[in-house]
Amino acid sequence: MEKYSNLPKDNPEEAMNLSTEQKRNKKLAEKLFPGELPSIQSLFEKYPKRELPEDAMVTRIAPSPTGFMHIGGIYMALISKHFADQTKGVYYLRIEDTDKKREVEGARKVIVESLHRFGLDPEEGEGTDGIERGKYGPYRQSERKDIYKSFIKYLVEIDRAYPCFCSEEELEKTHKMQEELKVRPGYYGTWAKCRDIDKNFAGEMLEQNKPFVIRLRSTGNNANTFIHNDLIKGSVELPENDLDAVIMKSDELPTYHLAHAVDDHLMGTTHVLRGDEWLSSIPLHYELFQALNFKHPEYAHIAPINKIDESGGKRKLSKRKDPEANVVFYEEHGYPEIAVTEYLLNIANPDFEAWRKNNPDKSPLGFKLFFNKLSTGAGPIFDKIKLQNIAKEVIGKMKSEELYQSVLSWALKHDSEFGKIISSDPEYWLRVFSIERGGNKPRKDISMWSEVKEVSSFFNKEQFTKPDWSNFTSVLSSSEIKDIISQCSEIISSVDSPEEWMEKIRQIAANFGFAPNTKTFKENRNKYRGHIGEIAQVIRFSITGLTKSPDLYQTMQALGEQECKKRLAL
RNA sequence: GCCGCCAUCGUCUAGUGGCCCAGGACAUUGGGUUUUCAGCCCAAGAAUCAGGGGUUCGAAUCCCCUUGGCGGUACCA
Repeated sequence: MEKYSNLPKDNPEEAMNLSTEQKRNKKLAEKLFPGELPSIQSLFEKYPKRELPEDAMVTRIAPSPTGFMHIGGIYMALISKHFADQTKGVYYLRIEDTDKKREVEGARKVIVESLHRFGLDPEEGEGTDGIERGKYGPYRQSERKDIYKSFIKYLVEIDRAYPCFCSEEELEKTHKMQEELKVRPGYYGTWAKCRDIDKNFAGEMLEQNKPFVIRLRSTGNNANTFIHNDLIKGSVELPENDLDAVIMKSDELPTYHLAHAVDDHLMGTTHVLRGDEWLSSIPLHYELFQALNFKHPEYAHIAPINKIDESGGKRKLSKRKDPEANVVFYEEHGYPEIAVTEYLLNIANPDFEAWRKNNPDKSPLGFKLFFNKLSTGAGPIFDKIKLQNIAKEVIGKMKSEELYQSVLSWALKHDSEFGKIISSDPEYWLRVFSIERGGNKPRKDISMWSEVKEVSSFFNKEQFTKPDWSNFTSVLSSSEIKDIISQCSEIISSVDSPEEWMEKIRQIAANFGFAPNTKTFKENRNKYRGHIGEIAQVIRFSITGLTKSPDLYQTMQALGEQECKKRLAL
């Protein structure tokens, strides 16, 4: 595939055949990169073509270690993993740490652990143990410096790249001038000052240790357009690149563009899934791949997740302003990862919901994603309500043991007091969590672990205090309420069956002129003061201090006769 | 400024020239349900398909213009 016939050979005889221009380029390249570098041929040998089925996709997630894992990164990783898995390909992790200014200590750990939490562990690249797997490494760009240099050197040798000595100030000046002249800004054509500087002069500059960057020598024409076929956006007409983009910074690290071309080629990426802010870099990337003699991968430009901002406008979920942009948010609130995953899948391919309905017990990993169903639009607005609905569904389906374990491990980390309480008597709390659970119509009132304490703390016998009856509204007078409670206390027993228990409550209701069920009440509204619900509510409030609780009978059973009577006597 | 992407109920969207005076889900409202809330079941409201021009017998769907939103235009990714 790659032909490097124009690659300067070590053979001195052939070197003799080099034109003076070629010799000058080679000399400059040597000056630019004096040390030993791996040869391009050796790199191709080191990173051979992957042996995979023909339509297998090799995808990757390539975050920058900035100390923050964006939910959009998880979204991208999720989609990338799905496509690789469903085609028996490879999904890997590459750390893009070429910007030393933005790099944050410990950030790799954040990335790796976030991915792990969402079940998105890469097949290749750094794992949670800090060890790299895979044959195409290193998977950290800062450790691939020499690889990039080899290719950059090659580009200089064939005169597709050149050193640029322009200072920041000079660049700014040109930019201003271009603005004034109302011409397209950028380093191109005649604006590219260093493009045609004398190679010998460049050599002298290097000898004087002048700082420099390496730029691509673009051969494109901005007036020409070409069609890029995007897996998501479809066919897009774009102008050819004519910018002499920086491919190596003055710190000798490559820019994203060069690293993308080199890494994704060498690592055998077949499909690049990335944010759609990259779409306008396509012309540059195409040119880079072409200059390097690489076949470019397929591209899928994915719209970001948005949010409505204060002024009512739409903006990308912001790292600084929006807590929900950070994956830590979901962990702290205790949204189950699986719920977040399902929500994300749902915005990726909206027919996920129908699939979930038809496959209620399958792992979301079994859902097949399609590029043409990914939104071509401007990107969805993050919908917390929808996430919560999905979470309620997910938690509703959990078995009590799973729920208990999940709540416990969350609480131990984020609410140690509550964690201590539920871990002190696992048997009891497991019973509490099994109320209205497991049947085909489970209770669905929890959307995150942080809500559990509020709805279940009354089960904590030690801390239960007399409910505040001023918060309780009823047609019943306070003396009647007292009577109901004492009657209840007299007749209930822990050996009651649900039917017996119900019958007793009905008896109390009858004593106070309440109908035994809603239907009877509705048929004879003037005969009754209300229906049994009113009585049940009094007992519920007395027992739980809440107007909302799981099934009262089961609750009382879990609490036990003694505890119930104690509370009724308060 | 220039270049590109996008525009359907509050939200996510279905829709690729007739099946659409626009369908589903979430949310909302109302009703039902041998105990409340929740859940579940049923029902309702909710989009002049951004606006304007074409093309066509026929357009949410194709074309053009306008407007609006988003992105890019870095030695950041």
